[in-house]
Amino acid sequence: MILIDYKDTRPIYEQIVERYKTLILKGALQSDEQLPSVRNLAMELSINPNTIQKAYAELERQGFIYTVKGRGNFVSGDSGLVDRRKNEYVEQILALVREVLEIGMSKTELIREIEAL
Amino acid sequence: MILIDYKDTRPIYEQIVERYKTLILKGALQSDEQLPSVRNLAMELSINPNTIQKAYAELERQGFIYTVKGRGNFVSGDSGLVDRRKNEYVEQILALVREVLEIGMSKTELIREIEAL
DNA sequence: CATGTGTACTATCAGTGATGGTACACCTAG
DNA sequence: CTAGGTGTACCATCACTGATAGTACACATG
Repeated sequence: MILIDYKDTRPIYEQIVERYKTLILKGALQSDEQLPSVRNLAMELSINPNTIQKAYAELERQGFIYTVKGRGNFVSGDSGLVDRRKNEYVEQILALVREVLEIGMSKTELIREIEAL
Repeated sequence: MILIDYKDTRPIYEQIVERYKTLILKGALQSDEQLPSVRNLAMELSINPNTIQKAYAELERQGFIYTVKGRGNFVSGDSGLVDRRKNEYVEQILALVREVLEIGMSKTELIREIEAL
């Protein structure tokens, strides 16, 4: 479910955050489904529990999961997540598109590339 | 010409690299035009010469400038730069597009957003 | 030669990601 | 109630990286 890429320059906790965000947004994890415990996931990935803790805290801060002390971490049921995330993506994409247009790429060529996906 | 954003999380040398890449690709700097000397730019930006040195070394490594020892750094005349850079942008954009499509955004809506730019 | 250029070092500092370890509070199953 | 699993909060330490400070040297130009 979760894999760490040590060649990735991003910190481990950030990779975990991104991975869970993706899993949740794609619907691979159901609402209120329980995540591995801090200690279990740390064992499984052979990393420190504090690193998992940091990742989970960030996921909670962003509304992707919620925490019940003494019980565990669970997938949030917030339905607005997907829409908010879509907007983030669109903003990122548009920013890149603006830059590539500025160095002379044509909008139609770019759209053709996207159509071809 | 060059501005440092201390709120930016990226390191200073990286901001300088990106800034010059953009200036060169947009044609704001002519081929063989001389860049500020390591010491001058460091003074102007109130940062350490070593940081500028690091940025210039990276720009040279990527082929955006060339160095003549004892004379200075100059804008490269490599005409393939723009095309290579375009491809980099397209790859980045397509990667993001794939992700946003996976969470349920429609391709036509996305294209509409790009058209609207 | 003097000056301005790039280059190469070394040492040091600060911030951050990650680890290791301890301790405590909470919940649930038995 | 107790034991064991859960999250949480610390603290100390280490490694890496970005940045600074300073020195020294080689090269090019006037």
